[in-house]
Amino acid sequence: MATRAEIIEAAWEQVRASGLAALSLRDLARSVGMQPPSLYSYFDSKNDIYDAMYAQGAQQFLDEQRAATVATDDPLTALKAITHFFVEFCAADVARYQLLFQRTIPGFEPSPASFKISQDSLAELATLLARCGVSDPAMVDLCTAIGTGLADQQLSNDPGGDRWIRLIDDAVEMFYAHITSKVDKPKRRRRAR
Amino acid sequence: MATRAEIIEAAWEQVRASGLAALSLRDLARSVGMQPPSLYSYFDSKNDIYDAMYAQGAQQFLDEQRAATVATDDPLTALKAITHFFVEFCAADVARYQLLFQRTIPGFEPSPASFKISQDSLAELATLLARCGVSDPAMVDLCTAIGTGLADQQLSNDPGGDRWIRLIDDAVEMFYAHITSKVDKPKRRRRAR
DNA sequence: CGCAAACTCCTAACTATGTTAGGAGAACCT
DNA sequence: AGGTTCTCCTAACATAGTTAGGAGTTTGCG
Repeated sequence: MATRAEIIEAAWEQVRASGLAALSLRDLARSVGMQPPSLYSYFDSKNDIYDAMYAQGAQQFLDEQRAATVATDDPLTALKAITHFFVEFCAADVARYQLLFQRTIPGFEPSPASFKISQDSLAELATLLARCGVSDPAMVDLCTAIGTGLADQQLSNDPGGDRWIRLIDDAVEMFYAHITSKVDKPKRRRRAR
Repeated sequence: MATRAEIIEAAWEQVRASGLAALSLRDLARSVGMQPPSLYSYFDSKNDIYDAMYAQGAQQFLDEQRAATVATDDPLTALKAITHFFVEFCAADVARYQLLFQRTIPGFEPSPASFKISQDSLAELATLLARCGVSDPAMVDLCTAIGTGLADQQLSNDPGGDRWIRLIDDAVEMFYAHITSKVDKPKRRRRAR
């Protein structure tokens, strides 16, 4: 009766309710009407379940990132759209955020296949940013830092609220003003001694 | 032979080596020359050990934050000092960062006494920021988001390196330009419909 | 069809975990 | 000196992930 997809869906529910690290194979098995060892017909180990969840989350990220891309010539509008997508994607599911973006499960790291999905997302993000005039790698890093910072604070200190989400537009305007001013007056930093 | 302090120190070593969530009472006991149940003479539970570590980490944060405060009239210099302290404090110890700033251990949350230390730190931080001209709560939130974003990216994607640490000055200048420009031309946002 | 391989699910059991029970011996305090 | 408390032990328990091994069903192919 239970398929891989059903098990993963049940795992998401459990993880959203009790926390990512609190996933229990016994509870998971019962919730799909199985005995615990029967899960091993579908997955090699608990970490293999995490890996399947990781792959699914990364794919959602990739799909939704593409869907969130707006067709506009205004870099600021595009940047805001990207940042909104990112922060709200993270805020929508703490457990998914922890799984994808934090390394919190002791023995777990994504398989190469799953990790590749994440890397593809990152590559597309870099392309999007470049199209907005953000091509300096340092500015890409700064931009991702702003995004993760907003997401992290939102999840840590106001889960379910919008205390940091409502700062997104302001933050992006700040960042955009910064990179455009840099183009005008470059080489402000002094040479190393 | 072993005291509370020795046990906590050994716990930090184990946690730094194997990850925060991988702390094992058996390994911990052996590393201080005890049998596992003997730890219960010093701590009520594993989470009680985490709590003691949390308190110690929060105290370190408070102390080092005070030490990092520079006596200067220049808000930008002061802001840079604060941000440098914060990001480098986080980057210095992943496990400590996870314990203090992320909620990753399933059943753990800090005791009121331990949490108070964190709140005191935050209150002092707010005072410091206010002295730099950052008094709007939204701008305080934006500032902390930038700090945690830099720290989070540094730890997640370049642990031990300086890929985001070296962006700190630039990020603070960006933020400072943002808040000063807001003072000059306020009320840029249009009224809600 | 017939038969073997593969799949799905089970019970029983192994190892490791945090934790409790209960007791022996040392240290401390009137 | 005598009782209390502290420190540490062994034995044991519940729960976790996992493995072994075997039923019953499904599937693939001659």
